[in-house]
Amino acid sequence: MNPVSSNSNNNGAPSGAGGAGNGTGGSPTFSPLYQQIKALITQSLQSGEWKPGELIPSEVELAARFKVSQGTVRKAIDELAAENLVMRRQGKGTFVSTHHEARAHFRFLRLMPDEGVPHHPDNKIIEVKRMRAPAEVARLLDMKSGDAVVYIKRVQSFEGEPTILEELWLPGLLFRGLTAERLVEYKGPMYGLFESEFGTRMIRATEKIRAVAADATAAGYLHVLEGTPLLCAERVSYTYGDKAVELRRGLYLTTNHHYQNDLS
Amino acid sequence: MNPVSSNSNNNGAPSGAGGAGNGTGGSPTFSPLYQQIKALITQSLQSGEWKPGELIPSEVELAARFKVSQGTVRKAIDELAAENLVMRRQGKGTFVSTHHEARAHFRFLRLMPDEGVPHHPDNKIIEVKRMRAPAEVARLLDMKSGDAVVYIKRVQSFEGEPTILEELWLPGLLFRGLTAERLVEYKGPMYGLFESEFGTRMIRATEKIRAVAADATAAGYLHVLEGTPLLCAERVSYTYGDKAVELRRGLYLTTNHHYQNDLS
DNA sequence: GAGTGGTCTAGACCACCCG
DNA sequence: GGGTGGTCTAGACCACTCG
Repeated sequence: MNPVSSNSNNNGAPSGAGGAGNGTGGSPTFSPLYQQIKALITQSLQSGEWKPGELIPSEVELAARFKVSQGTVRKAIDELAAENLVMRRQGKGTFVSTHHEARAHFRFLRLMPDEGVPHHPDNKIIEVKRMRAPAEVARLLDMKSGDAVVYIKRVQSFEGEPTILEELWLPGLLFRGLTAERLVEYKGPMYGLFESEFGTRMIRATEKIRAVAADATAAGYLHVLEGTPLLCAERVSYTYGDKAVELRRGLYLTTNHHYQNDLS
Repeated sequence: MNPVSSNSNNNGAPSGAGGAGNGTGGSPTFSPLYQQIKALITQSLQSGEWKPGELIPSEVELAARFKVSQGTVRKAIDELAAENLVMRRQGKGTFVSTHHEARAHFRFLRLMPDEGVPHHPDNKIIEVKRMRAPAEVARLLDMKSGDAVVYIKRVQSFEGEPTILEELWLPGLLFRGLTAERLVEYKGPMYGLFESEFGTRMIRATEKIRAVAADATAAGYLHVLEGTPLLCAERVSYTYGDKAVELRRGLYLTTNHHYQNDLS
């Protein structure tokens, strides 16, 4: 149970966290206790011991389980909360984050209306199919070229105006039962579906954004002239363990919307 | 000296931070001790008691000055470090952040080359003038329409290729001695100049990004055809106290570069 | 009132940096 | 060796939530 195999003297007088392979010349395999606790909690999240939306054990319980002080558990959970893996609620407990909360819906959707309050987009699925991963898709998803992927194409509209044309590629192994039907009938954010139905939770993502001209196809879907400038956002999303599990290429019409970003 | 006027019993036995105007019906004027300490430290940063790049007093010193425990000062500084106002260096101390560090140069410049490592852009000042703030500029900078502003127009190039066409508006009162000459002769990031020469340090910013078509002027500066899609980033930057002190509109050529963003 | 997270303290030891 | 931030602990009290 003790998280530090080399520190068995962890009772009574504190032993601190030092002394793990820090001799002269050894590689720096040292990490603070709270980081080890954080890793253990993350494992429980990943393994599904505590599912999205559920309450995790209290800080005192976890402290007892891991045989460390509450303060150490606290610091571990602090970081997990900062990374949006869990949510703390005073008086109630700590909950596993989920994409099924109003709060989370706009965390990955940065396209905001120039005026007025953000609305949820309407979804129209254009195409869903299974295919072999092209070289570049495979590279970005850390797969082998030719591996099975699910391909999705859809258009999202705000207030009836088609605004986003999106293509997605997902690893075929992780999304076996994914069909157009399930996508169509599902209400709510797609990441919520992925989380509930396929056990894959998106944690973070990186985006590369460019300006491009609408080709004939895009122009058709978005009801604009060919050549209209569009934002092109290429996103790679990651789940636990920094594993890439989604590639997405979105074309955004920014006539009445903008991509909102905060630099801090 | 005691940060909490209503808690004078703060010695010997801890008094906690409760009890400040939390009666039934009173407005919630309560804030934790460490937040008050954080505010006090921020004031010292803003007032210039400790200047960018300088070492601030040690945690024990600050704890003594504010008559709180080191742990409380620590938590205050933790947040300041998370907000990039301050940088901790183990064994050395805590330093006021500055835009004159390699590390900070790309915090606000998110345009990255598609391949290869980021380079520092070459600067070419096109125009510097003083003018009266147009209505929209005034609104975004929280000034009155017609107030004095400094206007700057410049082009930035990577590897000789003009890539960014930028316009800036700065409050005239804060940037009195700002001339084209000083901008031209200054080497390094513009925010470094603003910080050193004008005592205005940019802390955070918000950006709204769109895709637009290059007009004749932009096309000329960026050596592209009129109508070429460009990224348009409208930035408002803030200094201490969430005061808006810069409006910037950049047009980015994204042929060989992209705007990099991390969603987390 | 019991349980949860949130704050505050005091003291110990560690890793790092410098003279 | 002495100073700095970084970690860990133990114990107290507070604010919040719910039955």
